[in-house]
Amino acid sequence: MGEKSVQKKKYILETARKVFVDKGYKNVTMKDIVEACEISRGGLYLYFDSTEQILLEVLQMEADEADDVFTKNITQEDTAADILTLFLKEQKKELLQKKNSLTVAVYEYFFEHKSTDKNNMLRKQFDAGVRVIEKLIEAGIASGEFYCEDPKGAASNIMYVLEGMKIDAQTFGITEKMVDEQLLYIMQGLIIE
Amino acid sequence: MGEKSVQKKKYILETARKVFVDKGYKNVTMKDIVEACEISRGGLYLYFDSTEQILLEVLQMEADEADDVFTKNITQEDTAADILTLFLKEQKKELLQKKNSLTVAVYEYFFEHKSTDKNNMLRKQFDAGVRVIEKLIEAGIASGEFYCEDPKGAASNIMYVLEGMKIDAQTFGITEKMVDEQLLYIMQGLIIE
Amino acid sequence: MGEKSVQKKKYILETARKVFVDKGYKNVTMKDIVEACEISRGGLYLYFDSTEQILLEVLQMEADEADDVFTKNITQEDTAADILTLFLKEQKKELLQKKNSLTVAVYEYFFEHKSTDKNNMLRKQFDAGVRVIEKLIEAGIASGEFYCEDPKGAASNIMYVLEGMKIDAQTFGITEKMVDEQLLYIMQGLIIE
Amino acid sequence: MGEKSVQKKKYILETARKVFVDKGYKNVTMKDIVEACEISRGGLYLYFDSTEQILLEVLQMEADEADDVFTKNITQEDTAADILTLFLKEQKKELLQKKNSLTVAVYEYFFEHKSTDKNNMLRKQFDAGVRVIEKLIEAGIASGEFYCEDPKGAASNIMYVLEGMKIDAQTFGITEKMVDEQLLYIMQGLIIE
DNA sequence: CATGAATGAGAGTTCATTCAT
DNA sequence: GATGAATGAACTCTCATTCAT
Repeated sequence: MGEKSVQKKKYILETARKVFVDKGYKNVTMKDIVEACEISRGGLYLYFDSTEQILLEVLQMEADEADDVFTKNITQEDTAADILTLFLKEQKKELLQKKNSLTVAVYEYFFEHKSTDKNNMLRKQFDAGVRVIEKLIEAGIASGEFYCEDPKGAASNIMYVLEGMKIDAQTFGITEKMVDEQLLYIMQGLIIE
Repeated sequence: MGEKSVQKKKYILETARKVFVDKGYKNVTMKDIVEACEISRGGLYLYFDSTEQILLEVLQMEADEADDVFTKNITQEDTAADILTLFLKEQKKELLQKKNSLTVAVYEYFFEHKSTDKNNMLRKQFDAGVRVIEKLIEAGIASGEFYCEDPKGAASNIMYVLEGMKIDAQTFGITEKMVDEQLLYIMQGLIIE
Repeated sequence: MGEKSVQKKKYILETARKVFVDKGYKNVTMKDIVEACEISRGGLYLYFDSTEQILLEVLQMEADEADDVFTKNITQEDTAADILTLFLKEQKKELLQKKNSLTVAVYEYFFEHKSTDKNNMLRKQFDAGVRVIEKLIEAGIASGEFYCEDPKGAASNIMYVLEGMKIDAQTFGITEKMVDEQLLYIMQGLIIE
Repeated sequence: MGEKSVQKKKYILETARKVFVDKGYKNVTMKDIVEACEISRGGLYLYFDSTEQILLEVLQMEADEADDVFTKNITQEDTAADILTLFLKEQKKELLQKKNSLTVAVYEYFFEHKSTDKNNMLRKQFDAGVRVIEKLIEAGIASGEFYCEDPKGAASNIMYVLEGMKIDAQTFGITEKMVDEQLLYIMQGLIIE
């Protein structure tokens, strides 16, 4: 596949991403993507065989870019509480953004492709999230910022809450106030007054 | 619509429920329900116009029956901690059951019919859950069983966690151990040792 | 068939008539008539087998009643010109009435059941109309009111014009002015100034 | 849409025309046209969305071709009476042809889409016909061929008669003799003996 | 590589007609 | 007689997928 093809594939993925953001996963047809990309029907099939494959590659692209952001954040030299706060703020931003989220598409896809496999993307993200938060809490305990008897339980709690708020945001909406209150509740459970 | 029709309608709803449990919402066609019910194509349309209507009536049926169960449980004369534990055990059972859950169908439906309206079923259930738990925590504080500075925050936390575990259960699976650990974490945050 | 059944049959025909007036022939289903009559599906089939049969009986009923009207008019003791004028006025009234006409239903039916048979209802009506007008013209000539070299041609002309105006009224509308002008044109061709 | 597609669209319209000639408008389904064209179900939808659209485009095609014929006839250098006779002969031919007429389809369509709008196709054709005939009559008067006190009335009369004969031809048949007699009646009303 | 016409499977929906009650 | 639930045929319309150019 030449350089030109790589560009076109990337173009399709970026355009398809918008379609998935708009319509979720199950509602998206190959026709939708063809039309959004303004390419020919046959043309799309040169690069992808199904909406499933397209979504998976969109998510892969997403993951690659997320790593970049992650790397940037990790270069910060803040305290554990600062980093955790920053992390939660980032999550809050994602939760509340209405117009750029693949959340629905991802859930719809994984409802159909549920797997308890270690490689399940959502599981990997969840586990990674727990590990990161756990480390932060442990660092916070070490530095005297936090008090916590069960760092892993607390980390899991935070991840479950975020997951819960994410789904609520997509099904009946969630206000900034609700998010703030819950994040405050979580931080107050950790911070030594 | 005579008595006979009422029976048949109920039969269709119960059969359709199984279909929604198996296939979620978006994957279910009128044809699927016709075949599951072993009735004629036209016959189904005598009772329902769309899979949407069928799902909504299934959920209504569900809600009516749930109210019954709820009423039964409320007659218990246990302490607040007992009742909360019972409630969480009930939730755990639901979370872990693999074969009888409308969860996926419900989420798929509400992804498409998201509304921040007070009447949104999921929102009502969430708010009701928070209220119940909050009352229990306050009762527990009053009786000296619990310690909690922010009962509403704690109640919301529990509901978000349950929601989070519910979606995780449907996308990458969740083990009994994980649920137990998290419920233990939650109870330990409340109970006065 | 008892007296009661006769009444019910008449009720169905009268109700069905309204349906045909509203929707023509091809658009009317047995269901439409059942609903308009507020009887059961099976009930309708006790009396009629098809919309075709119903329309035909409606037309028969119509014809019987029309004869009554015709008889009344024929008792007039006017001059030929008066009677012809009266006849044309009657036709004009029918042409312009928008809300009570079976015209469309009748044409739609006869498009599908065209027959050059002497018994074809439309043909009988046309021929009868020509004969009546021809007699009137001849009477007018005899009495010195009219001048006409070809009474049959003139009579046919009038009937074709009425037919033409009838169809135009149902397809692109026709104004009272247009009808009056044409009827005036016709009468002036006959009357001796 | 490429050249090839234009050809195919034309092919579909020509084939559909035959179907409308055979079955009228209301009896024609997309399936009928698909089968007549020997193309796939989906294939037809690439070009047309409904039988209505197809009929309208058939009529448009018809109108375009009719204009061509009209242009040819107008180059004649005959007298007014000759041209009028020619015109009526043309109408007669159309009236009597049994196997190639869209008349029924057109009426059926306009029964359902009656509009008194200036753009109503039938109205435009009627008005155009009246105007043409009126001009011919006036020309005939000027040249001393015709005598007529109300050229517009006479022109309308001719158009109504033609319309009337057209509908009669489709509902109970009309013989060549009947047409000839009526056309003769009309011409004799105009020509100076 | 790219196009877009073409196919055909399959879902939705309506209604004439029957039949047990 | 009368009811209305039930059936199944027929139609509409949409897409995934292929293939000649």
